[in-house]
Amino acid sequence: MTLLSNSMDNGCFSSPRHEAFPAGLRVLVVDDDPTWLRILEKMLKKCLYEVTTCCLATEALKKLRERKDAYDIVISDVNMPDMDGFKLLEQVGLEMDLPVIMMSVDGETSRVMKGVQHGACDYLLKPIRMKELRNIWQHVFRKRMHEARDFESHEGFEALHLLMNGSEQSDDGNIFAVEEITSIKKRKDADSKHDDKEFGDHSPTKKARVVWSVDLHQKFVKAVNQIGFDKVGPKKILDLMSVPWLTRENVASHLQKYRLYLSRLQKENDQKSSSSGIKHSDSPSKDPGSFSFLNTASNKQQSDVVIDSFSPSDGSLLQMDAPSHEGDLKRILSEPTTEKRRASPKSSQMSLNQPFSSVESSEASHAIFDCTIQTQYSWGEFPKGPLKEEQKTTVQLEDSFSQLPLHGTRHHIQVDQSQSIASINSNPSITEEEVAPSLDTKPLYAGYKSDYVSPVSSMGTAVDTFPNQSKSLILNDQSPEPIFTSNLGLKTDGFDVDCISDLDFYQRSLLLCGDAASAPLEEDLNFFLLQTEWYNMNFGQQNIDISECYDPRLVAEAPGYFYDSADYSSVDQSLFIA
DNA sequence: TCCATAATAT
DNA sequence: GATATTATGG
Repeated sequence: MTLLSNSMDNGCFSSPRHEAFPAGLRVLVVDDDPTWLRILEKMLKKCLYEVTTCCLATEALKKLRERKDAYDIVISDVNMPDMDGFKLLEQVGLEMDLPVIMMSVDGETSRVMKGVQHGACDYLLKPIRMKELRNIWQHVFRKRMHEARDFESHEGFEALHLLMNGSEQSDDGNIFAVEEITSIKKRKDADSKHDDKEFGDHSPTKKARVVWSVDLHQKFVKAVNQIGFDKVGPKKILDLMSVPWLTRENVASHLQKYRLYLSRLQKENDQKSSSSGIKHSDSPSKDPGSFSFLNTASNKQQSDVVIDSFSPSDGSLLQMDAPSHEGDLKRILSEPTTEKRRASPKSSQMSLNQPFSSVESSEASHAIFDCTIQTQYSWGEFPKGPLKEEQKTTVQLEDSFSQLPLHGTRHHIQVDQSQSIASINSNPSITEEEVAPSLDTKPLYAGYKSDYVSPVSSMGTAVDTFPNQSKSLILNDQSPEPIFTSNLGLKTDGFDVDCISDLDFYQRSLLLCGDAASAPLEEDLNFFLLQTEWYNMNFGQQNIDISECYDPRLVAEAPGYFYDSADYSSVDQSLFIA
């Protein structure tokens, strides 16, 4: 839509024609199945969007290249003969930076994740609901909005704000985009009640809360490290992170939490260290100055390793690693979540601890334990229980990453895995032994991730550090799009393949029955029925349960986290030191 | 209800 | 930017 593209591009929304807003959205639909193309086209047109269809990915790419500004958003099927949907996704992201929505009949989480990981702003399962299509403009909107923000176009925001408030998204509503806007603008204006009324109900969305996924946090930490803990500030971090949709406030909030966490850690550490005498000479946690994030020579090696294994993409960052200070590490280890309450075995996880005989210190176990229990990830915990020795610390860690097969390391892996699994299933019965087998999965992720991570090492680590934060882990990714706690982005609902198939069949049948093209009514009816059914079928499950996501297989296929987390841990350590 | 986290206010 | 407060979601 012109309005959208023009005004937004300019970062200024002079015309308050909210009514027109979503209409005219230029959508490029790619699907090798002509039937689906037709269905989608019709549906999209119903939304008043401007639709262009392609049955080949290559063709789509060609069109996009010809006129980069001709489309606002791309919806692509995952399975296509000429080119993998994910490839297309990547290309588009690379070349034209348009929001891309992936779709397929396959609702397997791993796939969805892959899509998201490759930058898809959404992943729709076929059959697709009107509602879902109707709301796709959100992605465009959000993107533009962020761009506008980048320009620091306040007017743009204002306009956006107005736009949103003015246009009562009659339909389904709202979206996080809106929310996001309001939030940016200060919710105070918008007014919470407002939110509820206007967007509230039908919108699958709740609040647009940013979920600090491991990936995101990793970026955050990297930024912090680059800047220097002492000189760090929300703005700087934000800049370095280069995550378009993130706001300074988001970062500030996170930073606050982070600092709190660190201070807490420190406090506890001090206590412990004093008693246990663990502290290392270097531990002087306090001196920010000395604490450069760059690795010291000694650390370098290690860090390199780490880097290699984990973040090939940006090894540039200093991998913060450093905290070779055993003392620190130790603390980190123990600290992670150590809050009294947490310490108490809330869940069955306890059993997990036991098995970890390897864990040297009780603290360590705690940490582990905590991690598991907590939904959140810990900032820098180091689940490597066994590594208690100072010397071992850094080196070992690194080693473990790079050389999975090491004994000491191995242990960790197992432990960690169990952790993750445990958290995933929250199955108390899981014991180390049981878990152990899961090691077999390594190969899986290793393969999967090959491009990202160098082999083996990552796996171990990954698992290791991949403590908690269940959902976030799963849902987040490197996708440029924000992930909110609300389920907006990812349509996690309904993964029931059978249902999907049926519906799919149904939808197709309907369509095929008459001349779909000339039977809008049918479609409507169709959608209607579908929607109803869909809801019944899927909505019983509500939002996907984490547990579903947490299938070990999933874990295996979720590379990012792994190494991310690994990196992470190291990063945090350094921070901690500071 | 409590807790952790993120948003928002100051 | 730091910190306090509030809100949200689990």
